[in-house]
Amino acid sequence: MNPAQLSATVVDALTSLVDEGALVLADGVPAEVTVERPREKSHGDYATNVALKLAKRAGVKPRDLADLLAARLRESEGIAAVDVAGPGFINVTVAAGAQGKVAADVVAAGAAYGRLDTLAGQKINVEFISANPTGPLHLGHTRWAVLGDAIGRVLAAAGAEVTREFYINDRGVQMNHFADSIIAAALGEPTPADGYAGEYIADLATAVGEREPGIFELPADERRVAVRAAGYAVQLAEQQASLAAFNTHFDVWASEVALHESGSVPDTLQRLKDLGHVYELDGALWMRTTDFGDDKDRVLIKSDGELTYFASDTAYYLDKRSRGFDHCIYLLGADHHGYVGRLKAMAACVGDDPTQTLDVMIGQLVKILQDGAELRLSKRAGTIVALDDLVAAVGVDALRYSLARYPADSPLTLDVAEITRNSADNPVYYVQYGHARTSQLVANAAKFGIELPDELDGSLLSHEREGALLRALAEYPRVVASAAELREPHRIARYLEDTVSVFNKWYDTKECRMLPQGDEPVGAVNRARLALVVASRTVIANGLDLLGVSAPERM
RNA sequence: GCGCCUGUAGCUCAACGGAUAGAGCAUCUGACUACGGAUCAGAAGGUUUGGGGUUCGAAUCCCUACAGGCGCGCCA
Repeated sequence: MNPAQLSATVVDALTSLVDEGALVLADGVPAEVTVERPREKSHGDYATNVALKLAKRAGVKPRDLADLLAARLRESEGIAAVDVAGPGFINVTVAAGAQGKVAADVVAAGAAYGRLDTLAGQKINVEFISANPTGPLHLGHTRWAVLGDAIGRVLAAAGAEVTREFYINDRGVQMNHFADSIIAAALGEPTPADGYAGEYIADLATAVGEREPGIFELPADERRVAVRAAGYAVQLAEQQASLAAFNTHFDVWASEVALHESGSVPDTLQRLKDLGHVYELDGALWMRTTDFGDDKDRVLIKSDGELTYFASDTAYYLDKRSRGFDHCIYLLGADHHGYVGRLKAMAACVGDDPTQTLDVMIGQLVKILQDGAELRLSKRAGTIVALDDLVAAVGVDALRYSLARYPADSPLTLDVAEITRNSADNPVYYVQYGHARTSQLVANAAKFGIELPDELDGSLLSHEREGALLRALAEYPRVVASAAELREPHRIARYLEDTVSVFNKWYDTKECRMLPQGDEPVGAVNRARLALVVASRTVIANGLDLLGVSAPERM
């Protein structure tokens, strides 16, 4: 008996009550009801607030409805006890045999346990990071790398067809500033105004010179174009290597330049004209985003004839839509939240319903402390906390996990000294240790000749701590579903921490040893407990995978 | 000035509108003849920034005050 099954049982009970005329519900019987795992043991294995929710619609008191429903649930299979408590909560205690079945279900499903079809048929594009190729990826990108990647994994687990995409801002004047900065460094000249500083520029100059000898001796105009292309190639490759090393993978690297070369920008402008949402003023071309709630209209073509970044954005959005994405998710930092309004208005201007097709997630910025002072990022000034440096100091798993366990809209402060020096205290190791421990238990079971049971007798897992562990394991698919629906992968991390804690408590219980003690022969209990261990290991491994964190066999 | 986000234990943060607000770190006390102690058991720590409101029930929703972060270009 898992929460989903209990929900279905409650719905059946409600339906039968309505059919018999014992209950009248204004808007019919709901498709599912809320089932929780109560904190308090005395509240049973599962609790539902359905009577409180439906009392008004049924026109009866919550307690009366709860009593009516409880009586019906007591007759259901797999339920040992039903109590009504407080204002009308229904607390359910599941029969031990029905509960134990969960372990067999998880073992049978294996890596597929927690893979759902709640988002089946949805084609979703997740765009994140989308940094300029003018410098290394840094702290400011790290959070989106982790969250974007994890959101992609979670959505895919929920059944969606996911494409992870990185938009390369490789067009515009900043690319020229970039080239000029590299040239200046190569020639030993000071950084130009509006240029990029920092040691990495000198390194780039060296790399570009080695890649294309003589490039800095070209005539000035030729040289700028050549250095721009070479610096871009080197820098982009470095970003891609950094992300690959950070276990963050993209399906599509979309170039802004390529978007323009494909001619989709003029097509986009024409479409906007056809739909009547552009106009000319003061020699510029504007999109009337105020028609759809934006603060002000936005320029597409400046009076000097140059296209704006926003024009590219619009073309890019249409490009995604033309590739068949029903849903476009954008992860943006809080410093770009001013973009939300115009993106939504833009989608409306091209004829979409932004509430259906566009989902802009705004993440708060990570603040990083070192020696009690905040490190300030500035690419122009050359003060950068590089992603590679963070990974080197903290490790891929610890860095990913410590960013993945917080929701995006929570402002976050990380202390460098804390996450490096005290890394053994990081919750990631607690969870990973849970996986290592279960893995070693499985190995030990093999040495003792304990095999998984063909038919698991759930009633053998009747200890209170076994019940708690089974309930935790049974909850996993619902955690995945909510993480996908809310785009909140941190729910997976928190769930894993809780589940490993429940596992450790079980493991620590003398009466629940998996291996036979002393001269005991291997029996059905040992096999049943092995199933529980394998199920636990499966859930931990599956959950860590959704976060892009490794699940080690030993540590 | 306007807009978005945030305010929860000493610190970093959780908590589909649910029951006595939870973890980790730090502090204190226990359990090592251990299926791997990177663990477990326990203590202490809170007027969920203040004030109103909505309802069976509010950290959560609404209003308001205060505090912090970020943003308000024919920049990219």
